[in-house]
Amino acid sequence: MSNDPLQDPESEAIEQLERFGLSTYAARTFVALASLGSGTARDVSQVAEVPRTRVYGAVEELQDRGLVDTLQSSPKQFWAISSETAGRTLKREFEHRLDVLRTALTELEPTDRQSEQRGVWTVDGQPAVTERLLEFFDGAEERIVYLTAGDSLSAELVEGLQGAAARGVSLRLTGGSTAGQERLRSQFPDATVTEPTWGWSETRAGRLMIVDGRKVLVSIVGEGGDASETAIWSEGSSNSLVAVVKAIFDGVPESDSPE
Amino acid sequence: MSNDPLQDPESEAIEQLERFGLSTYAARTFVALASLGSGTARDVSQVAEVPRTRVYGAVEELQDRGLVDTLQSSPKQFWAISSETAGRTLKREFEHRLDVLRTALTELEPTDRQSEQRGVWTVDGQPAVTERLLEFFDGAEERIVYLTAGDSLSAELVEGLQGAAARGVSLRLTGGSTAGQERLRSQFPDATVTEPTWGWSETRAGRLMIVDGRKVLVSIVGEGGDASETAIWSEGSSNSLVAVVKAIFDGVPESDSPE
DNA sequence: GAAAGTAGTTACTCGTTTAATCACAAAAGA
DNA sequence: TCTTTTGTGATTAAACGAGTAACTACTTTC
Repeated sequence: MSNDPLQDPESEAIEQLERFGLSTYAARTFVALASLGSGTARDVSQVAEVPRTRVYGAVEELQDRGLVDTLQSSPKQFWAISSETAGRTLKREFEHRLDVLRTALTELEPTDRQSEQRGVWTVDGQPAVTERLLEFFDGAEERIVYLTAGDSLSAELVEGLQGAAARGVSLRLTGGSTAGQERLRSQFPDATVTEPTWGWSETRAGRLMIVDGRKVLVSIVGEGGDASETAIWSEGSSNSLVAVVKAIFDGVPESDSPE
Repeated sequence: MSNDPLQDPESEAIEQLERFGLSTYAARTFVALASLGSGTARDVSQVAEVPRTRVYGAVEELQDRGLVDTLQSSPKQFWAISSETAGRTLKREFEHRLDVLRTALTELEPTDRQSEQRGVWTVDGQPAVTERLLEFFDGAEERIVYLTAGDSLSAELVEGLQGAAARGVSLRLTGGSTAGQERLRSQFPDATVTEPTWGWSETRAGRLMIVDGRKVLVSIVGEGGDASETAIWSEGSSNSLVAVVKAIFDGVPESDSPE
């Protein structure tokens, strides 16, 4: 419930603008101007629930960000740039900042990011899990095993797997339903596609990945309809999680499943 | 001085991360982990100047954003994702949010954004001015006049002008120096390139634009070396600014300049 | 097995920021 | 000229976040 699915455009826009670093007054003012086209401080204060005397400050903030132009007259008139232009402006600003950040981070990143991590790590959130999977796919050299109970592979995952296949990595995939398996077979002609082994398909849709017999990731999705997903992953052949998962899912020959 | 040119990567990264919405503790923690690779709460608190007891909260924040993984053990171990992955993660998040915002704004944008604005508007900041110019270039139908004292046209402006030229819009450009004019002539073979008329080249580098004899924009850059730029623009043939600027700069035949 | 230290959680204080109100000077309209 | 509206600045109140401290549980060591 923290993430309202569909609220009215106004509140939605205001919330997003605030997360982009605008004050609430500035956000509300911009939204008001966007729907008004243009208006005076008075107009804004009426439709936006911003104290009139604070509209000026809010507009200044917006002007600094390049989101509003001002007509010098009395009363002053304010004009919001179009939504497409606003999008472009914000994007440009963001990309610049991201660039700076990336540079700085790369600079201070340690030279030896030794990849042999010990222990079992936790990742939260569906995007983060996917991100980690992609990273592992990219690092794969020989073999990827990837099982999902769900049918769908997101576009990014397909891309990652195809990239690995192109490098000569062998794939073993499992789709949930028969239809899902068919799709997989057509998308990855060289891959071994098997039907789900015991148990796995009955659990709530989660994922299981083994790369080169050294890296393992297992995820489960949270109860209820929310999109929460938690994964654990590990690295190194001597690791117990790796050993167990590998024994169960990777060691079995393609022909038959364990009893 | 508010915008430090080159500070050490650490502070730079921290500052940027904060602007992306992270708390200072979370930002510092991430930077510490990024340079450490991985570490315990204690490790972080020592190199990052974050109270040890607050590291856990900071990590949770980072974990929610998908920037850090946790090893469940005692002591807990934290691991920062690589800078490339972090960049991708943030970018994805941003683009999603931008999309939501754009949708919301478009939805509440008034149907009739009547373009005949009265009066003279002000825009602040070099990026905002450029943005406005591009918007006008995009809307041009017949003729663009664009004068700069400075030599350089940014890539986006070149693109915008070429797009207009491709639509059959006639261009009249003025470069500052002879070399600049040569460059313009090669970039825009169909355009009329003249040398700066009286006075304009002596002023501080500013810009002047006239589109279809109806829209006018004039900018001046601030004193000193800072990048501040302020522009005024106006629309509509009956407008006085438009009338004056048009008379001076647009009405003159290409052959000779007014005495 | 007891003591000392470390790890992790929670509650609370303090200060800064930001929202909101108010008081006032300047300008516009009647 | 008087009244209303506009713009600016100061002032107050609330909210948020940084920093500290207290406390429990778990590890380690003797």
